[in-house]
Amino acid sequence: MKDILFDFISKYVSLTEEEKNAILSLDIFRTVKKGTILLKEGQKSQEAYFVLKGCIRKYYIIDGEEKTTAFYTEMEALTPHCVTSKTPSEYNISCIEDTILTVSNSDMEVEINGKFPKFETLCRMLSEESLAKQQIDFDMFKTSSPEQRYLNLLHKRPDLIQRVPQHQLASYLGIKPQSLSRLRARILEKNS
Amino acid sequence: MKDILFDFISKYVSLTEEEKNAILSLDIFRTVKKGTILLKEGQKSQEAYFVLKGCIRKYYIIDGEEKTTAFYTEMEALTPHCVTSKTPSEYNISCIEDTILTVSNSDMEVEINGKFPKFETLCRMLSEESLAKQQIDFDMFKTSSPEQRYLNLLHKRPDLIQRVPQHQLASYLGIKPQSLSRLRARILEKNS
DNA sequence: AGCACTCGTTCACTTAAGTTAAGAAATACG
DNA sequence: CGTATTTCTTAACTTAAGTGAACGAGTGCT
Repeated sequence: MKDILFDFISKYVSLTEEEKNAILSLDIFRTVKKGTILLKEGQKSQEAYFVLKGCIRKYYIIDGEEKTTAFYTEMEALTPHCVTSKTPSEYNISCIEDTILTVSNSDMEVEINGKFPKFETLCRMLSEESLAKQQIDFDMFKTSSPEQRYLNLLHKRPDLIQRVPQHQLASYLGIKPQSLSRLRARILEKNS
Repeated sequence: MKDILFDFISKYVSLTEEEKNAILSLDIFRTVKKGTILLKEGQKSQEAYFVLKGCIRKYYIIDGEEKTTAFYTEMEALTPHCVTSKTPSEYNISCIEDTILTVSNSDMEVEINGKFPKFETLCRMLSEESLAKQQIDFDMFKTSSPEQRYLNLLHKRPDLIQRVPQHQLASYLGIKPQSLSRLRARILEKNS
């Protein structure tokens, strides 16, 4: 478990044994069951997550309907907006599978960033990297149709299509479940 | 000009005179005319931008058509994807208005981050902040219709609707210029 | 085993966006 | 100043997504 984390970190900065121990002493690993809700709308939270194994999902409830806007799988990090803004959360986070993740809170980060400047570099790099990734994703989304988005997802994250229920995928693609069904039928039609 | 920059930075970290001079010595301010192209598709670049006054726009050319995916106005920063990925740029950046901006390159950042850890903190904070903002924007985009997106933009960034040509706004909203025209007519209809 | 519930699909119908084309208005430029 | 070009709007038609409803398959629970 810790090896997965340290292997990942080693891609960005190299940690000494002392630094590794500092992280381990924080006791950040947690195992959660499928269906667990990590964060509820309206709640305040200081927790940031990093998925080691499994999948968590971010969703809003708008007019009584669940709108899923993101999935986080292996090696993906999520700092909910409410952590930085210190306001109640606008959305929910739940586990779609049994999941192993790290949970850190802002105090811990401030403390460890103070002690080891290397962590600040790590945070900056991770945050810059996800920002860049996020921007490309957003651009792709804006410039393509639902059908192209689906095909693109099929290409880029085929695992998601297997592990996630259709109606959650649909809102992730910005459409209704019925439209996703239809769209898939349309694609099959074409390729025959 | 430099005051605008330092006022902005002071919201995040407080700089000593020495640090301010270190920044000024880099000679990063630049004034560019409307229409200037800062970055072209296919080009490699190490330059990051921060808009002090004016407006720049990011756009792709897909099937011969311009697709505008972002606008950056006063106090907004843009590090093009190609800078971090070190690959040729997928998109173009041009100035919609006469613009004053700072231009920094990665070497300068590495150098100054090394000398003054405070800059690393600043970069981390700015990057975390835009990531958070970006995520909320993306969520809003996914969960709303073109009409809602337009109304939302009218509410959140009314200035953009004034300063930006309609056809650029249209692709920013993920639709065609004709649809934006129609959609606006529809809204006027309703409110009468 | 039986029941309720969720999930995915299909259908008929409505609504809105894409497409193609044309023309008016604004702007750029020699 | 007049012409070319770009920008915006409108219209008719096509295509695809939204809506509401129904159905069967699968799931969980008792």
